[in-house]
Amino acid sequence: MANLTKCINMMDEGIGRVSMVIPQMPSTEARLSRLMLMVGSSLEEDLEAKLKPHNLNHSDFLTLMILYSRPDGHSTPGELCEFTSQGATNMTRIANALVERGLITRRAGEADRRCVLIHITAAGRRLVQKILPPLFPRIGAMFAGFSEADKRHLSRLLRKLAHNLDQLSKEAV
Amino acid sequence: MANLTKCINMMDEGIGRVSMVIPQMPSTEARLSRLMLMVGSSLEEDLEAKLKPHNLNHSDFLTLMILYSRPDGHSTPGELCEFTSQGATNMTRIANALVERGLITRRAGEADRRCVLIHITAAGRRLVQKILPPLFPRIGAMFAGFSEADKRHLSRLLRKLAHNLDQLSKEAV
DNA sequence: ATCTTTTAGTTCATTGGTGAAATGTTTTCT
DNA sequence: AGAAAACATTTCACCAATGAACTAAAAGAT
Repeated sequence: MANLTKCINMMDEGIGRVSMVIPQMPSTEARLSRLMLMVGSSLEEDLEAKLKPHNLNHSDFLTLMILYSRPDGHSTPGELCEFTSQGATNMTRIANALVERGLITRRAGEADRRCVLIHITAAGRRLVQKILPPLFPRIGAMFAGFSEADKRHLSRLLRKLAHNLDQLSKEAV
Repeated sequence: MANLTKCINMMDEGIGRVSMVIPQMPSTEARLSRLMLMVGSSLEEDLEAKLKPHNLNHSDFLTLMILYSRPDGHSTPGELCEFTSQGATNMTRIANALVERGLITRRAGEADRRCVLIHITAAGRRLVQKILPPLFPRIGAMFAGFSEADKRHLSRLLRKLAHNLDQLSKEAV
């Protein structure tokens, strides 16, 4: 991404001009959603860049992190699909790659033999513990100048937005 | 994406547990950046779905919108790359496709003959005007329950975050 | 108890975006 | 005038993601 601020400026001007032509446009909200999109994809790009040296992409990392963060370090492909918003096909591929690297193991479920149980290995845990700490300074710096109240507000507003999005997709059935 | 709220809950619990094991983690900020990522990609997914019926993806749409929002409806590949954060290769491909569909035209620049001038056509404008209005209700609904102050805050905080990200990538040279 | 439907996961073929390198122009610098 | 830089395109190789078809197991229906 070039310069986020520059992109935002041009977006602001653009929306300003478009709303002259199309006055029904909810321009405040349009600005907000473009902001979300721009900052979100910049964050994503950023993260991907940090993960690349470890030969992981965002989906791989998320998968690993979910397993890592589980009390007993396991899950199933279906559940992982749900939380990573990946298709089943893709999850199979991701799991294959992680098994290949010895970061997870796969075995048949006991209760329900259709399910596959995916466990994070010791090596997987070690990798997570190696990747995370170098990320911290940057995560901190991203929110430089944010007061505690700012962070609370941002959290609240993002969660509210998420809630609205859920409502909308429920209605759209 | 499954259910955003459900994903957020599990993220919250996950970060809670991880921060027990790795206490140096800035967990508030980590939560915020995951929230941004999740909500951002949900918005993106959403938009892509709305664009699909018109055979456009996000990049195509952005390209078209930038041209549409310009006072004189034109730009160059280089500039479009910058604002859409696409590589030159991809922009060439996008432009090819849009030219193919008669939504833009491409011709040599006059002042600087290395540049290519990309113009939006009347058909391109018509398509934008056809796509946008149906998007409005949803954009409005996304921010249902947001007070004017909420929107101002969100805007301010996102811009601040964007500013910090710019600083970080400048330093990282 | 058997037959059907549903659920979970995998396989395979394909699409679509991405990155690197080479090319052809045009402009800028010296 | 000649060297270097900038702009765009083309080609090629590649990887991630998707869709359709398939297998196996469990749940539900008759």
